[in-house]
Amino acid sequence: MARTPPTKPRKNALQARSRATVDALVEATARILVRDGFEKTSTNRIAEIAGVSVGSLYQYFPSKEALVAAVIDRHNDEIMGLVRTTLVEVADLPVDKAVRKLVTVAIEAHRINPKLHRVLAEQIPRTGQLADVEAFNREIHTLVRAYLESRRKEMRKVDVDVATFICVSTIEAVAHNTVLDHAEVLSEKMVRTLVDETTKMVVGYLR
Amino acid sequence: MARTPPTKPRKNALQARSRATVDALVEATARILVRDGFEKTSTNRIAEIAGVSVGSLYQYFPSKEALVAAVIDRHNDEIMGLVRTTLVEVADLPVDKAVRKLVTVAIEAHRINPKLHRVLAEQIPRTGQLADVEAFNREIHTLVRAYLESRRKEMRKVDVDVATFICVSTIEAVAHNTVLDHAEVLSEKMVRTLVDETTKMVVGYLR
DNA sequence: CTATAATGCGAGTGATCACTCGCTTTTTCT
DNA sequence: AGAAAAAGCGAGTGATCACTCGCATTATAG
Repeated sequence: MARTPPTKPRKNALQARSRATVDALVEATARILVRDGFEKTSTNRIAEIAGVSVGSLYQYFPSKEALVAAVIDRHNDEIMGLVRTTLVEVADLPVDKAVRKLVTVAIEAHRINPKLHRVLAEQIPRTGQLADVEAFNREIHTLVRAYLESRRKEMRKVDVDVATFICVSTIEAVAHNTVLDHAEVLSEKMVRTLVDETTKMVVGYLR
Repeated sequence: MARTPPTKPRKNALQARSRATVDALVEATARILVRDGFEKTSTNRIAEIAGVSVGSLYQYFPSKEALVAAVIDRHNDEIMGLVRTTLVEVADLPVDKAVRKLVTVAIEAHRINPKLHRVLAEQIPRTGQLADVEAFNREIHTLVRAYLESRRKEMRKVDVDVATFICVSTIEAVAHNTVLDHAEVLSEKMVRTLVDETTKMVVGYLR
């Protein structure tokens, strides 16, 4: 039945002490993922770095996957925080201003923790439970779609779903490749150029 | 020293018999990757499916990674075949026709073996040697860049490198998401719409 | 202060799996 | 034909690692 490892906490951390343990474990997992990569990340090592025993680890996380999932969730939450905020700010702006802000925030989001982002994107086999990424994507699509819908009159006649798909894919890809390919040598000037160009393309497309 | 597993064949297959063995191993690897995913792909299993002993496997492939790398290479070669051909065909076409063909071929390329493509993209930890993907990307960029360079007069004033980066990222992302998100339920009509729209966006951007 | 619950411990276990090695069979060479 | 090289075999090995279990320590309740 349960083909993929469970992801939910076995037990809820109630006391302050145990909450600290849980935090330390998630933090340690993120650190090891960045430092050593997914392959070299073992539960014993995580516990060690967190300054906690393996036994305690398994009090709160039923599997290694659960730990990684927690790291992913934490990272996604940070990103979604940014994105949601921006989409609210953007609601009353015309398409050109809005798109520019969205492109900017996409790049910012990827720059929150580029190393972690890279490991999560490249080294973690997305299998079973770990595909919370879908929910994440769906939310972004929904939010962007709602904005585009509300700004229909400024735009040429387009299928909103198709436009959402293309815009989100494009902006995400440019941001992703910008931050990951060009690694850390990313001048502010370069970023501005890419934001300008991408904005130009997307806005040109929408109207 | 050698931190990542070697990828080169330990021995070259000379006789017809051994060439068949090598082929069977690569083919079996691909099949198991698709059927069971990366995690459940073990060398013993690969040998079994290939109808070959583990010992023989290690005659030709020094590591499990080498086998997976061979599968990736084979798949990339198929894609690059398509892409190179298309870029030759396209050399004498105006930007709008050219972009349309490129978008089309990008989607076709992803549809060669979508299931394998998905596994390679989502489940294989890209670590060390397996980053032949970079060479692959570089070639595509070079080819596209050359085309754009040659068609400069039809285009507005753009930095060719930036334009290449944005165009390739965009087209790749749309193709990737189209084939992988919308899985197998991909009507020809939908594909045409997406090709139309993406082409419109990119062409609009270039001139 | 005592009882009970919550948290923490870490040596040990069982399973998996990449890979080796000594040997046999098949092909090629002369 | 015989010798040598190439290909093939698969039981076994050693290492890794996720996870358990019985017990110790610390916190809360009564």
